Amino acid sequence: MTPPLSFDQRVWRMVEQIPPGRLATYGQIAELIGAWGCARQVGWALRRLPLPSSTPWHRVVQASGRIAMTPSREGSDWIQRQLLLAEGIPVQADGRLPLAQVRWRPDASCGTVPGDPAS
DNA sequence: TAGGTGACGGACC
DNA sequence: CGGTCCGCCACCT
Repeated sequence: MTPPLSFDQRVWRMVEQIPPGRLATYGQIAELIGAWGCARQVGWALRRLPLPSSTPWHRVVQASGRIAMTPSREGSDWIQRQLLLAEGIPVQADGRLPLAQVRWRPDASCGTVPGDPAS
């Protein structure tokens, strides 16, 4: 039997599914692992992620389309900004992201679709 | 043990 | 579009 995954592990596993150049929100991740309304807990799970990490934690942003900027992150927010820029995701001076254009859709993983706005 | 805090989000103004 | 408030719930005094 497979041992039950902890909340943190479920979050990290889901985040690893986000393809390069795409973004997901904290609330979206929470919903995908069956923890509707627990967006804050997703934030804590990513906070506990040891850095550097192969998990693309930088692809998780706020539903408002911004990078969560707070002194308590001690710079990881600025690292996130740089990693996103390196992936080709434009980050405006005010921190705004084109979330609507690069939003990750878990169900869109069945190959390329003609007319896909992300292609 | 109780109360404040926060890598959120949505409602309201 | 931005500022505030409140519900949410694990963490940390």
